[in-house]
Amino acid sequence: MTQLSLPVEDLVSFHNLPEKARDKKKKLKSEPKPEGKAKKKDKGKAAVQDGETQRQRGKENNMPVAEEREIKSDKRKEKKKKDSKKKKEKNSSEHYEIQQQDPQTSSVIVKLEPDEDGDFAPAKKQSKGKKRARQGEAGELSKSKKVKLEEDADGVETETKPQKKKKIKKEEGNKKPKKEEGAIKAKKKTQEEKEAAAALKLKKKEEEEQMRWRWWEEEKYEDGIKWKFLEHEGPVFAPPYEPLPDSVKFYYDGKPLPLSLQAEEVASFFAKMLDHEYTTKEIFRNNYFMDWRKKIKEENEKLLQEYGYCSMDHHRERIGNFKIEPPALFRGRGDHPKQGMLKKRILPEDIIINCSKDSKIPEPPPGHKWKEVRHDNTVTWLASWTENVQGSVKYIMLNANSKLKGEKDWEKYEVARKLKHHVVTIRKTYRENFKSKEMKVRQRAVALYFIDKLALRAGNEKEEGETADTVGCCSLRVEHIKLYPELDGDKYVVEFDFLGKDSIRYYNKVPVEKQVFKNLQLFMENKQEGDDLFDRLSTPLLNKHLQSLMEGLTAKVFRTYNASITLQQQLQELTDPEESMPSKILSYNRANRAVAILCNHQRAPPKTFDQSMANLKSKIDAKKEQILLAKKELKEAKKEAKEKESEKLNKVVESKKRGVQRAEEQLMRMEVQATDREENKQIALSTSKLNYLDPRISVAWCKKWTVGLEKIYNKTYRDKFAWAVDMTETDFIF
DNA sequence: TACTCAACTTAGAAACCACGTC
DNA sequence: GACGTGGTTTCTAAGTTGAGTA
Repeated sequence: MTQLSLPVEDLVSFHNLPEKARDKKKKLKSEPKPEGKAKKKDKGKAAVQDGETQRQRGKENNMPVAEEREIKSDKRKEKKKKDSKKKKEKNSSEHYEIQQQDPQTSSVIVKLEPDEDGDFAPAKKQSKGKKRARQGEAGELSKSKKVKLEEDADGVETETKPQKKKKIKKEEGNKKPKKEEGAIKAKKKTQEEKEAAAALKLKKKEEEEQMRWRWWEEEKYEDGIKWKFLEHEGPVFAPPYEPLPDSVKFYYDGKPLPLSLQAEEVASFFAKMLDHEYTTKEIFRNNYFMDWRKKIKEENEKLLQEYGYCSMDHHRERIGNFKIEPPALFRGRGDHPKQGMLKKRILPEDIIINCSKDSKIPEPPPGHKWKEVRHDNTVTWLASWTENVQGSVKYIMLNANSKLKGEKDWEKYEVARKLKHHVVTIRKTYRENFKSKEMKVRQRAVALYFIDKLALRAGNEKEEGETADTVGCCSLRVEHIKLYPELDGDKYVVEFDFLGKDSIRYYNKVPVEKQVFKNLQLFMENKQEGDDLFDRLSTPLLNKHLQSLMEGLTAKVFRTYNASITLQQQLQELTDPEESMPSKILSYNRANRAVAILCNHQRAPPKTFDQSMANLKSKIDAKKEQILLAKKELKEAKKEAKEKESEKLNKVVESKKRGVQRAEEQLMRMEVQATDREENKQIALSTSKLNYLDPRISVAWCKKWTVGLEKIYNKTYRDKFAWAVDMTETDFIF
């Protein structure tokens, strides 16, 4: 039930591909893949390929496997004919399976019919095979017609040998003598019946004649009047959808997929039309899928309503990730040594459920059981499992707007605010420690200096060969820094160049204090490129020290503190009370950007960046031209109004003035947008906004300058920071 | 002190979707 | 109505931290 959206979307995206791309995709699909290694999406594609190959084979042989099978199983066919009644009820005894197929030529929903044992085997040739079988049935109908046709159609219709045989047999049968007496009686009875029927027909005709509204003998109503009295019972509606029995399942990619009644009904519409030419047309198929996806959306909404919430202390709380990660290929970032490994399918037997003892324990899917049900109220997760690639535990937890997450978030910012009162002493202490006799202390001091000044991450040690080679402060190696006693006019410059979290490059040239520079030289003495810069330091050691300086202080608190304090300072510096609203928002974004740069939050430039920038610039040019023209027209209008002293012309002048003003405002907005976009090209603002900036700073700023909160926080952010929105006034200081 | 592991936060990419413009 | 664009949401990888253990 959780795999609904992905494959279907893939289907749609496949449909939307240009022809060449589709062909390419198909070609790729045709390459054999080891079973189970294909990602879920790929599996869907594999299914398509399967269908296609089989269809091709059918074309080549002029006889699909299914057809072959049907010819071989004449007995079954005959039985089927006899069971025409059962056939009518076939709607309730079929399975449907969606397969990706050539959108040009074949159907999408494929019928699965029971085999002799009543089991539902995937129909290998499915649409095509089935289609032919049906054509066969229809063919028999037309055969009988053909016989009749031949009798009065001048031999245009021809008969096959077996048909002729049948006909002859029938005629021979008619020639056989009957009992005369019986024949006369029957004849007499038929004659009487015929007369009675004729009389009835005549009576009915007379009645109809009498009832006929001889409107042509009446006067015409005046124009526009269609009638003077109208009464009826209203229309008849289509009967409500009768759901398929529970035993009948909808299959996607070979797996049963539960559908809502609505979605099931819509799927059945397509299934009913499989034999029709419509289903071979791309427009028809695309439109169908677009509308069907709407039903999928409803289905997702239903899933969300059912599984997306939990009850925590009798409050309905949204769950962040209620869907188990589907099997796929592991996408480790950067040069991850395990990228491409198979992430296995997670079953209920892998899942530990956590809930309270007195709650209703969730039911595992039929035929399965949970790995464990636990009642641990000291943790926040609702379910967990161990993934197979890295052996780490994964959790289902609450959404960011929940009490549990909000409370922790608030605490985090309070700890960071507390650091404000200690930071002067801490800085003084680590500066003193630059000269400590203990190497360990000196290293700790320099590392802390970097963490504080550059907002570097702590940098845990990592197991070699298990993850990508990335580092943080404590795990920096000699090869990651270069020392310049003087560079571009600055003294004591350190050049950092390393891969940080997510393999994002950190590159920075920073002038540092003389003592730091000297210490770095010392730390690097007699070391190789690959040696640890801080060989006497680890993150637990550093954090232990920080705990002694302030309760709750860890390395990452410095990042939060420096990010938030930077935002506050930048907002103070950049906000001009006189400037327009777009300019104020630009100032906010610039302050946010300063933090993102500090934290090295980068993003890949959007693929369409250059094009969209060029579009915006051409719009700006067009607007400038428009303003020039409007100004010229205004000047002329002014001149004319002055010469003729006309009130009407004065109004024209006013309207033109407003036009110029409006265009200038539009231009300003566009230019601000262009600047903002250019400056944001490779910077991700969202990470710091979501994780490092005390929301109370932003809320207070918005209130102070009457900027709508929605201008800087979208719904997700407003939801997450509801606590801050509610409690913050304009005078808040971080 | 070193190590491991559970629990949680932080992170960027991709998918999705709404909206404005033509 | 089609299309492009950019904001929003989802997904899940990759960090940090602290507790337990030897």
